[in-house]
This record gives sequence, structure tokens and C-alpha cells, in this order.
Amino acid sequence: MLSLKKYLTEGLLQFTILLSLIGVRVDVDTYLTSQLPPLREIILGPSSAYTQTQFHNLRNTLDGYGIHPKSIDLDNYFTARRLLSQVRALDRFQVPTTEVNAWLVHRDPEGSVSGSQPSAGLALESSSGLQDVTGPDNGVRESETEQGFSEDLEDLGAVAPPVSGDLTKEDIDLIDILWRQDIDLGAGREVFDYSHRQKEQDVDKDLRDGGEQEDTWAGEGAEALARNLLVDGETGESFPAQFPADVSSLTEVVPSESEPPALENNLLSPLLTGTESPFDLEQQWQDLMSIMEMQAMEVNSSASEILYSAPPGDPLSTNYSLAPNTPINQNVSLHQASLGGCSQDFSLFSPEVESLSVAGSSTLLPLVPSNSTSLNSTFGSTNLAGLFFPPQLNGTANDTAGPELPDPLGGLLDEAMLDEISLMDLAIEEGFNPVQASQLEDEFDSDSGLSLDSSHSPSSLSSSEGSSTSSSSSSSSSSSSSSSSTSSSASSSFSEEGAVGYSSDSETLDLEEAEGAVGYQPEYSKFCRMSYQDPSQLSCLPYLEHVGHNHTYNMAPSALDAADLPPPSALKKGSKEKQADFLDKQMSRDEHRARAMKIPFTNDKIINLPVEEFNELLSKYQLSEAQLSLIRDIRRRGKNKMAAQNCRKRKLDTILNLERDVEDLQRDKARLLREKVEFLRSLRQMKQKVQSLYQEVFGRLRDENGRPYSPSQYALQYAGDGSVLLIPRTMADQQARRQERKPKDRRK
DNA sequence: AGAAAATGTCATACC
DNA sequence: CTGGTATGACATTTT
Repeated sequence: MLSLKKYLTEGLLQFTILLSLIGVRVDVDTYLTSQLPPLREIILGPSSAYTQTQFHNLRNTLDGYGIHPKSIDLDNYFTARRLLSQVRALDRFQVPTTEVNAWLVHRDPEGSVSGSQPSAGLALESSSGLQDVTGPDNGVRESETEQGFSEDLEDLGAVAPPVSGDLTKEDIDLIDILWRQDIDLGAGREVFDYSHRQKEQDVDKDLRDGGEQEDTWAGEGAEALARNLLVDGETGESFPAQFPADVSSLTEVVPSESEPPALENNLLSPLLTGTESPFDLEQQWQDLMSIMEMQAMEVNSSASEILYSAPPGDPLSTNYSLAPNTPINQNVSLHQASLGGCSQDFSLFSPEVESLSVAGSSTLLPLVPSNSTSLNSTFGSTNLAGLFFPPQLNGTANDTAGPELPDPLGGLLDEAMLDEISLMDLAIEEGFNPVQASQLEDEFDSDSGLSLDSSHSPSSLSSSEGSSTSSSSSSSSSSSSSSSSTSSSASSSFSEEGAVGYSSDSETLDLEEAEGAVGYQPEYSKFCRMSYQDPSQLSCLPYLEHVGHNHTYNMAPSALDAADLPPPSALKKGSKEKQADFLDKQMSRDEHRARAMKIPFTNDKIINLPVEEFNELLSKYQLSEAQLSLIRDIRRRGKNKMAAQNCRKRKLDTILNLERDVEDLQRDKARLLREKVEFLRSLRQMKQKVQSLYQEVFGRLRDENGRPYSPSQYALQYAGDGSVLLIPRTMADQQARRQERKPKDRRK
């Protein structure tokens, strides 16, 4: 094998030189790095670090283990087909990947924020007919890009050389998020993108698209609303808003005596931005979110720092601390506040809200003619204010604004808010926090007792099939080890020599058997650190101390001696003596023993023959007890050897599968987290918008005396029939309490 | 030379 | 029960 390798290598070089002389350009490197398995195998050897994919290639080409015919079931070892396919995908993705990163950078501009999450978009997209306004093509394209995300990445991984292993795909995903955040801020991606130049135009366009879609709720929604249109969430259709244009014409059911004659201006609704305290509240809320999400982003702080010149936190915090009264609101007139655009989204977060105000609505005058059906089922009678503030902050609100200012939210805790918070906690707890994530991984590793951080060496693509066939075809009877392939011919000749009528008619059979038995062996090697042996166990197991393995195994002492002694100069052809010695060394111990015992057939036959044929073979010869014993031992050992190889291969495969599973799960987790971030951002934007609309509506309300209502004493509420009611706070609080219980009950 | 990886062997359990 | 496989734990060989 060694000489063959050398020979081929040199031959290849010479051939290359020849070709280059002729004028044909040959790049040897491409041959070495491309998929020419046998060549590579021969040149680099089966045990090179490139062997990693050989293994998988074997599986790919042979569709399973090309091993002993009796091991057909091995493929079933992995119970799930999915794992198998993952393993197969493994060798495509196995190569890490700077270029993958670059590709991502390149690619990212295409996926705009909200449109790039088709799976998670369930809520966002279905609810946002507004997006369709920009054109259906956009959505389709983005969906496609997103879907192709992982696969493309994996495909590219095959050609991407590893450069910076620091950036995992998870990192990339999170960088992606950061980018989008910057788009939110209006920062063009080209600021950070080195590789986008060739696509600059597209990027710009996409950026614009992304920016617009990013503010779907604020921007386009407001725009659509400004056109006095309601947009159907599902179809994207627009239709004239039916919201009454003049809210001041509303009547109110509240007894007039309950209204304080004059309210201080600073007792505004906490939703209003004029006062300081509500603003602080909102600010706190935004800060909270930014903190949480920053924590989430810290996973990739290093990665992001590579790409950002600014600290990673900055863009985020800036982004998330958007003032509640961003210009979004300014174009929103009251009737536009129809909330048609938002309603469906709210149904996502508080679907259980619907029937809340049934009781209250009877006593309250509707603000709106009940023809706005989009409001009906979605907002219900939810006290809108409840959406705006997290429950923890309610207390803060009271503290800062003073006890005299009733909580405009009526203590309503929107379930969506709770969910959001818990989600964020989840995000922080479940691995977005890098420290904990690493701890988790360590735990995993230690639990399994296996080191999963195999070094992802660049895969070579030499196929085990090629090597096995070459080795087995070069010899007829290699029993096991690859190095013995040449010796097997020697063993057959030896057998011939010392043997009674060993005929060559079974050569083909031997070939087959050898192939079947040997074909899978040497291919898996250095690419996974297998430390399944725990050395600490060895010392503490008493029974191991006196385990003196006698590998002669039932062999008679005489036979032993004979086996260990060199053959008594039986070689007649002196010219071949050296070669014979060489081959002698290549022989396995069992072969030596067999030869010493003058076993009249090859070890290969002994091992691989079916039982019946084996017995038949034995019956043909008059063999001594020692010979029979040796033969049986050889057979047993040979079979066990193959079994061990199988076992190791399987073990390795299992490890690789687990590793792949871990990677997949991590990828999934990153994707889900990314989706969640976007989801939350959308939610936040919607809340902002609803808040502003609430302010607008409430601010325009006047009582019969033309004075504004006090936010501390009145609140707006949406009734089940789609109407908007102005109710006293006390009533709102009661309903809020009722509302808190109801959904929970209904859920169970 | 010696560490580490690969491979072989044995004992044992199981089919 | 026999013959075979699977696997942990070593032993030996190879790198």
C-alpha cells in the first residue's frame, strides 16, 4: 500500500508535468481536494485526517454499511430515518466555514425583517395585510429565501473552507438579528457589509423594503390609515374606514356628577406622553425590553463586534428605547384609528379577550357604530391600556405618578404581555445567555461522556469503497486488517505449500468474502475523538488487576512455540525470501499460528465460510485436536474482530449523529429565538401604535361641557360588538379583574 | 521513546 | 444448545 501510494503520487506528478508540457493545464490541488476518493485515499492514506467524510461517503454510496453480509441490520441501528439523512447531510455541512459567514452577509439584505420569517410569520404575516401593500412578490421572494436558508447554507458548507470557527450558525443568525435592528435604526447594512458591493443596488432596494416592512405597523399602517382605508388582514384589500370621523360627537353614559370639575393637566392618562411619569413608564418598559434583548444578543457580542465597529449593545438600546411618541402617531387621525390594521394582530396576543365587555357594554354608550366588524372579535372590550404596560411596571406607575393617579390600565394584565415577558425570560434562561448556554453544552458533553467537539477537520472525499475494493482485489484472502491485504496472497501460497490440496478454485469466493468482510474497515479514523474509555475506572476495578489476557486462547503450548518461532526455512525460492519475510511480518498472529499448525486452508476461509461449508471443509481433512481448536479460535477471533469493527463504526456513527442532532437543535433554537425577537418587535410596534391611537381618541373626547375627560377617571374600552366605549375607571377595573379570570378558566 | 490512535482479543450477554 | 453478534474492557500494534 505504501509503495502503491508513493508510486501513484509520483506518477500523478509526472503525468501532470507531462500534461503541462503539452499545454494542458492541470491543477493537482483540485484533484486532491475534489472528490476523487481512491486517488486521495491512496495518496493521503486511509488514516489521514481527511478520512472523515470517507465514512459518510461510504454510507452515501453504499447506502449503508458495506460490511459483512450478515450485518444487514446495521442500518436499522438508528431507529429514525431522519438521523440517517442528517448524517448524510453531515458531510455536506461538515466543513466549517468562513465563507458561509460571508455568504450570509451577502445574502442577508434580501430577507427583510418581517417578511423573512414565514414560519413564525404565522401571526405576523397573516395578520399583516399591510405587508401585501408593498407587493406580493416581495413576500414570496423573501419567504423563499428564508426557506432556503438552512439548506443553502449547508450546501455552501461543502465548499467553504474553515477559517473562523468562532462563528457558528447560531452566531450568524443572531448577527442577522442585529442587522435588522440596525435597519430599524435606519443604519444601512452596507455600513457593515463588506461583500455587498456587487449587489449594492439590490441591497439598497431591499433595505428600503426592509425598512418599510419593519415599520409595517407604524409606517404602512399609518399610511394606509391616512388614506382613510382599512386594510384587510388576510387579503391585503383596502376598504374605506367606517370609523366615525368625529369622535367628539360621541356621547357618554357616565353620570355627569361623577366628573370632577377640573382636572389637573398633569393627571393625564398614563398613556399620554405629555406627562413625565407615563413617559418614564414607557421608557422603563422600553429599557427593560432593550436590556432583555441585549442580553439575548450578547451571545454573539464577539461576532457582532467583528462586524460592528460600535459596541453591540448600542444599536439595540437605541433601537428599543424608541420614544413612545414617535412620529408614527402624528399622522394618525382619529378615524384612522379604526385599528383595523391592528385588530387582527391583537387577536393574536389576546384572543381570549372577546367577550369581556358584554356586561359593560349594555350600560355604556358605544363610541362607534357597530359596523366595524374587524374590531369585534379582536379587541373585544379589552381595556387597551392594559396592553401597554407590563404588569411589573404598574406598580412603578403608581409610585411615580402618585397614588392619586389611578392606573389607567385598570390593572389589566394582558396575557400577551405576560407571555411576552415569560418568553423573554425564557430567552434569557434558555441559552441566549452565553454563559448558561455554554454550561448547558458542557453539561451535555459530560453527561454523554463523549467529547462532541470533534474538530471538524476539512473533509476529504476519498471513498472507502474505492480503497476497499482496491485492497481486496489486490488480494484474495485478507482476513481483516488493511495492512494484511498483501500478506494474504502470501498466506495462500504458504497454505499451498504446507497444505494438502488447497485448490485455487475458490478464489472468487474468497474474493467476495474478503470484500464483504473487509470493505468497511479502515475508513473511519481520525475524525472524532473517541474517549469512551474512562481511565479512572480501570484503577478502581479490582478484578481487572489480575486479568492477564492470554491471547493464545486454548492453544497448546507446543503449538504456541511453533507459532512464535519463525517458519523453519521452508521457503525454497531464495529470491523471494526477503519478500516472504516482509510478508511474514504482515501476517496476523492467527495466520502465523495457522501456518505453524499447518492448517490446510486460509484464515479467510476459516473465518468467513458459512457454518455448513466450514464444517464441510473441516470434515475433508484429518485434523488434530490442536488444529481444530486453533481453527475454531481463528474463526471466533476473526468474527469477533469484524464485530468489533462494526461495533466501533456504529459507535462512531452514533456519536456523529448525536453531534449532528445537537447542531440541528442549536440551529433550530437560534432560529426560533430570532423569530421571537422579531415577533416581539412587531408586538411592540403594535402596542406603540395602539397606545398612540388610544391617546388620540381619548384626547379628543369632550364631555357636554366641552372639557376633556380625565384619564384618571375614564378609560376607553372596546366592546364585543366592535364599538368603543368610554367607561369610568372603576368599572374598567372591575372588568379587568373579571377578564383576568375568564381566560384562564376557559383554557382549562 | 513514548503518547495516542487504531486495531485486536477476551469475556460476557444476548439472540 | 450451537453459532453468531454486540460490546465493554483491556492488550497490542501502528502512527
